[in-house]
Amino acid sequence: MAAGVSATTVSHVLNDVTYARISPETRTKVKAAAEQLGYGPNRVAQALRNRRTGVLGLVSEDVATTPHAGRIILGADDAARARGYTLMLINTAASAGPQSREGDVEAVLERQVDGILYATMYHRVLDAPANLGKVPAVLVDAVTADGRFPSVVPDEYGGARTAVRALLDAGHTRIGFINNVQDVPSTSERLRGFRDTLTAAGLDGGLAPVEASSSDAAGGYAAAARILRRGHPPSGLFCYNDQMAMGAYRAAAELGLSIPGDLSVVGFDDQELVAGSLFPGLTTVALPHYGMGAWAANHLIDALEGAGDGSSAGTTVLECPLVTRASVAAPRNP
Amino acid sequence: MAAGVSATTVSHVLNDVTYARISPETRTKVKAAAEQLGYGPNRVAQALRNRRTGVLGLVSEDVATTPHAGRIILGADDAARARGYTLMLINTAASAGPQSREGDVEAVLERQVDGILYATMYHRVLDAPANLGKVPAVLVDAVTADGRFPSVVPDEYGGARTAVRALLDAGHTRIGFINNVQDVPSTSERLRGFRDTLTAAGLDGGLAPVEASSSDAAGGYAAAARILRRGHPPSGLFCYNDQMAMGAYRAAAELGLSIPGDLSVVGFDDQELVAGSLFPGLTTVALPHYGMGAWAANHLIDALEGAGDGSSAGTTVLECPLVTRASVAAPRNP
DNA sequence: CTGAAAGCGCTAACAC
DNA sequence: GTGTTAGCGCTTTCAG
Repeated sequence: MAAGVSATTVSHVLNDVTYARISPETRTKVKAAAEQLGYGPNRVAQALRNRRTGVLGLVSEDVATTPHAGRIILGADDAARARGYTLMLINTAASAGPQSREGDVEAVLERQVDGILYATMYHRVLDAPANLGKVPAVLVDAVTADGRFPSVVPDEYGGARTAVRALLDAGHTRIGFINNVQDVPSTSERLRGFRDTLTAAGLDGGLAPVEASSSDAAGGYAAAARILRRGHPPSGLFCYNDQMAMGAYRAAAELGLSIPGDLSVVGFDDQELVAGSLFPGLTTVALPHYGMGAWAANHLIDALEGAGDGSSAGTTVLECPLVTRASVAAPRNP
Repeated sequence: MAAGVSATTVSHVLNDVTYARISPETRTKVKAAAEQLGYGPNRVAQALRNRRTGVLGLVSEDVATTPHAGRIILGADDAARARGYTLMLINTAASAGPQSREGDVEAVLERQVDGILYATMYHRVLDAPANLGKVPAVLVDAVTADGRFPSVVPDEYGGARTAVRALLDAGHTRIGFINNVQDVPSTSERLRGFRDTLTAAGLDGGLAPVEASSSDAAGGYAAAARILRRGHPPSGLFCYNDQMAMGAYRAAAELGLSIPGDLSVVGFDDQELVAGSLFPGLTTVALPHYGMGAWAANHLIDALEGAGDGSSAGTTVLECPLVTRASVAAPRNP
């Protein structure tokens, strides 16, 4: 064009089309001209022609309510960008009816996204919008009852095992668990991990003290107070999440128990702002939000580019690593 | 088409084109057919034709590192969606060079976004990427030194006044401030608000105790300990942020001071997970992240649709409201 | 080795 | 009232 060549040629060199035989001189000339003019391809026109936009819709339930959202988004964005894709974001409300969530999916569908990442902000079983299947989709931090979509979730069971093992390894034999009361996968899986790990260590997991309450600081305080007031209280405490651990810290303080001297505590979630700010720093199990976001984007792109092999469905489980801070020590009287 | 009419007619009825005169019967017939076929317009093709995509690029520095990100995104998404726009999200790293941040802006520019929201995750002065001016842009939680872009930031000064007034209104006359050490707008503005409010109340703002430290729990602990160990210590404490307030809680506990009985505390940021989990709940000043996101999206769309009146530049300041919990009470000995 | 022509799905102007 | 034509910027045959 400006550089004395045709649009075709420009397209050929800029896209490194294999079957095109272009002279090296023309090649460099075109590249130079593009550089000068600050030319960049119009991805919208490309999309119309190629019937692929290179955009992934990220439909996220309640983006704002948890700090986890950011890490999922970041993981998905990094992975998508590394492969030339961009994210289009739509927030949807878990509380809103299926109607409205379907409308939210429709909004990205209209924009011709190549695929959809549907993310929830805590691990749960999801009633997927009906139109979610119109393009390839993957679920992040959720599964559907029918297993219709590939999905990625944290290894709640393994995470609980890791937490309990940290306590066991420090020498604790009396270990309690303060659990959430909500009926979500993490509640039952973490409990199961807790009991199994104790049992595997030769302790009686079935009899270990467990108290459940709401999964916030107040609930953690109440549950911890109950557990610590029992006769022969535990010297190690595994908490459903960091918020509850925060409540447990307060209960321990009120009972004159120092952490980790008199009581070792392990949390779950690794909410930086909480776990890192408590004193002493809370040893906790991290949720793999970044990893789930990245896995989901990569998996979706694989499906998109892999000629739709369909090998996709099923649930992938990502490890929850231990983040060691300062709330675990050997028990005073083992 | 399928309903026995032409594409033009379909376009006309589906877009409610004013100058088109279509018979009511045709209208309903078309709408019915569209419904049946599950027809939705292809926004990509529309975009190519109209040279407007209806997409706003949200370039966000460090999406993941703070929970504030979610609220900005949510505010922007709500506002954008209410006006028929969608967000395209790109994460960019404040730490990365200008090179890379320019590349991130380029990525959304290629996608032909109609405008850009450039958001930072804490209030700061920004060195904007050179290509940000290629489409209308607005800054969220940031300003540039040259004031080239319209921007929206929190009213740090007013927020500090609100915090101090809460303490004053409860009857405190000895009020201290623990501040951040970083050189960012919030550090100086909150200090200014603190001193001015005391002075306006007839106290000597210039002499009121101030200690600065890193803006985390450890820093808050250290600064609060210094301030509370002085002779004639304050009965009310304003903290730069909720993290520092968390540290102050610990310092108070160690000195045997109860909150709010012996010491009233006000924070800043309203990090739900921290302020709501502390005991007693922390009274704090909320940052208007949702509002900034929404304002920015609306302002950008106004500029886009308002035939580019250019009345835009300048900085808009949003109020920081007080969130009352339980950490403020009347002083014991006024 | 390079260019001309056709068409992705849509809409604005202009016929009919 | 409704249909025809042209063209948004690109890529892909297919001729030169």
